[in-house]
Amino acid sequence: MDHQSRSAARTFASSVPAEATEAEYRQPSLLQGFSTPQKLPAKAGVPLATDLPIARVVIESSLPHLDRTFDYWVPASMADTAQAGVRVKVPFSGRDVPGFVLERVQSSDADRDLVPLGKLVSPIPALSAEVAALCEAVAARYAGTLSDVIRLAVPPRVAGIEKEYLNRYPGVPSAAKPVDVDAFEDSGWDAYTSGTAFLAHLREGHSPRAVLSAAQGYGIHGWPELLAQAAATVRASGRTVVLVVPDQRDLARVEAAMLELLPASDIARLTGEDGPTIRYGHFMRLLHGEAGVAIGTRSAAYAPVKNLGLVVCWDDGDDLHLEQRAPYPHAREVLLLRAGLSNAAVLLAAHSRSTEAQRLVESQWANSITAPRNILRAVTARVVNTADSFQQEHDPLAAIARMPHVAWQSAKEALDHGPVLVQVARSGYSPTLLCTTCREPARCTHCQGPLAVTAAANTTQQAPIPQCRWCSTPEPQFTCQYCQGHGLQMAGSGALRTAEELGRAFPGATVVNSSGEHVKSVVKGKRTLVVATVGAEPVAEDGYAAALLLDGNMLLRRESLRAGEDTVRRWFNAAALVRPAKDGGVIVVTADDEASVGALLRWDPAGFASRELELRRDLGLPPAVRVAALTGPRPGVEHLTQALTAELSLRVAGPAAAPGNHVGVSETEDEVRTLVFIPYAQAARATAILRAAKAASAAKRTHQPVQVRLDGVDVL
DNA sequence: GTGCGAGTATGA
DNA sequence: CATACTCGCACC
Repeated sequence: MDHQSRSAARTFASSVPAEATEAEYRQPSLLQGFSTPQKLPAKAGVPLATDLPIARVVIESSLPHLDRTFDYWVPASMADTAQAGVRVKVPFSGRDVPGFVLERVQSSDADRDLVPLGKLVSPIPALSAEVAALCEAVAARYAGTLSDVIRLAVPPRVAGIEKEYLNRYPGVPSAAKPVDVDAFEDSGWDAYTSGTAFLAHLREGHSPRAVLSAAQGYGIHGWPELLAQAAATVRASGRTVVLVVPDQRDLARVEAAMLELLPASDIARLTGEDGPTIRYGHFMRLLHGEAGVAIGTRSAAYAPVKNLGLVVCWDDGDDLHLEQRAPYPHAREVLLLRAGLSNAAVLLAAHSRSTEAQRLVESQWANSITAPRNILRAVTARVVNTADSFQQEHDPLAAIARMPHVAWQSAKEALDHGPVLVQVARSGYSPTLLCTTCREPARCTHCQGPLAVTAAANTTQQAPIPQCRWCSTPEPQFTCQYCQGHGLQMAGSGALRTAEELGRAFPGATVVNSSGEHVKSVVKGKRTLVVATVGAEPVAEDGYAAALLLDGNMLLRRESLRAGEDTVRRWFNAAALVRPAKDGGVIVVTADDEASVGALLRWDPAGFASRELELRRDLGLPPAVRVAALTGPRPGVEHLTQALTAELSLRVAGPAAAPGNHVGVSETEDEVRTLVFIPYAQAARATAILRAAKAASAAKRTHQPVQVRLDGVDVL
C-alpha cells in the first residue's frame, strides 16, 4: 500500500500497463476483410444510393451461425437516413427480420446478388460505433453472439419517445459545471492515499485506473459521495461518465449524491425498474449528448455516452453484476473492455476487494487506493470476534436470540446510543438442518444430500419428518454420521425468526425487519434493532451504533469457491455502515475462520483479497485463470470440449452431472457439465474456437445446443 | 428459425 | 422415369 502510494502520481499518468492484462482488454477488430470487387446491381428495380451504396447489417437473432453481417443495397430513398447504427428491417430467407446497420461501405464481398434493405425502422442511430465495437468485444470475450449483446446494450425502442428527438442533431455533451463547488473542495478523497492524485489526473483529462477500498458507507464521506465527486470532476473536464451499481438501492444513493454536485439534466438513469418508456427517454438524452453521466444497473455499462472519460463499478464482487442472459457478461468486465476501447479512466470501488480487482492491482494495471492506518482508525468501528458457539448457554436471553453473550451485551449497550444492525444469513425460515451435538449439516444416508423439513411437511400438525432435498428419501430417525447423535436443529434461523426472537431478547427495542420483499433503505432512532439479510442492510443516517454479523460460519461453509471472499465482502458492506470506534461504534462478528475474521479485525480487504488470489493461483482456479462451463446433453458438451482441447492444451474437469439437476423435475434429459480452465494468454483463442464450434454445430444441427458460460462466478 | 436443392427412396 | 421424402445448409 505504502510503496504504491508513493509512486501513485507517476503511475496514474503512465499509460504503460502490464502487457498481459492490457491485451485482455484490447479491441478485436469489428470489421475485417472486405472490399473484394462486387457485382453490379442485378437490374435493380430501385435506384440505389450513389455514395456507400451497401449497408452491412447484423440480424437480430441469437442463432450462432447467423452471427455475422449481411450486406444489402441501400435504396436512394434511404441514402441519407440508413446510417450506421440505425434499426432496419431486412428481407432474410423470405421474411423481414429486424437488425442494425453496422456500417455503410462502398463494396460487398458477398458472392451473390444483393437485395435492397427492407425498411428503415427509425433514422436515429441507437447503436453508436463505440457501443457496437464494445458489443463485439463482449461477444468475443464471452463466446457469444453479437446480436445477443446488442440486445443487452440497446433497450427496446419506444416510438413515442423518439419523436421529439427526430430533428435534433446528436451532439457531444459540453463540460458540466458542478452545482456546488464548495462541496467539491472538501473532497472525501483526500483521506485516501493518492486519492487527490487520482482526482487531479481525472481533472486534467488523463485516464488513470484505480481500485478504491472505500472505508465509509454513510455520511458526507460515504462511497456515493466519493463516486459523485469523481464523476463531477470528469464532467468538469468535459468528458462523460458511465457508472454501474449492483441494485436499485445503491442506484438511489448514487443518484442523490450526484444531484448534490451536478445538474439533474446532466444525469441519466438507466435501469429496468423505470419501465421501457422512461428508460428509453434517458437513453435518448445520453445518445443526443444532453446528459453526460449515465448511472444504472448492469446494462448501463453500454450507455450511449459520447466522449467517455471514466467508467465506475461499485462493489464489483456483488453477483448482481452478472447478466443473467446470454452470453452472461459481468458488468465489471464490460466496463473494463469499454475503458480499453475508449481510453477512459477506470474506478473499481467497494468496501471490500474482489479477487478480480486485486489481480488488476497486482499486475499493476490499476492502482490501489486505500485509507492509511490512522484514517481507518478514526473512521471505522471497533471489531470484536466471538466464536459462534456455545457460550450462549450461560445466558438464557441470549440463547433465545441464538446469539453469543458478547454480541448480546454489545447490542444491549449500543441500543441506547443509536440503531443496531443485525446481519443474518437469509430470509424466511431456514430449511437446512444441523446435528444438535456436533453442528455438522445433516446429510442423507443414501446420497449425502442435505436434509430439510419441507414446506408441505410443515403445514401438517404432527411433527415434520426430515427429507433429503436431492433424492426425497424421508429420514424419520436421523443418526449423525459424524458423532452418531440423533438430534436435529435449524441451521441459523432466518431473518423473520430472528426478528421474533430478538423482540423477546431485547424488550423495549423496536425491531425492524429488512429482508426479501421488505427491504428498507434508511433507518434512524435509538432503541431500533434492524434485522437484515445480507445485502439488504438499510443505511442509518448517523451510522449504526453497533452491528452484529451473525451466521458467519454458515456463510463461510457454503460450498462455493467464493464463500470466503463473498462473506468478507458482506461483512465489510455492513461494517462500513457503523460509527467510528471513537463514537462508540462496535462490530461483533461471530465466526471462527481466522483469515476472514482477521481481515475484518485489521480492516484489510486488500490483504484478504491478495491471500485469496494467491490461493487461487496455487490451485489454478479463477480469477487466476478463466473458466468455461459447458452445459448440455453429453454429446454436444464432449464435442465442444474436444474442439477446445484439439488445439489448446487445457485442464478439463468433467463431464459430470449438471448441478441443480438432482431435483426430480427435468430428470428426462440428463444434462452434463464440463469445466475447462483457460489461461488468460489462451483465452482469446479459446473463445474464438468456442464461437466457431457453436456456429458450426448449430448450422449442421449435429448436436443439441450447449450452454457456454465464461467466468460464471457461481459455477464453482 | 425456414425454404430450397441435392440426393435418395419408392411406386406405376 | 416420375414423384415423395429426408437431409444439409445457406440465408446478403
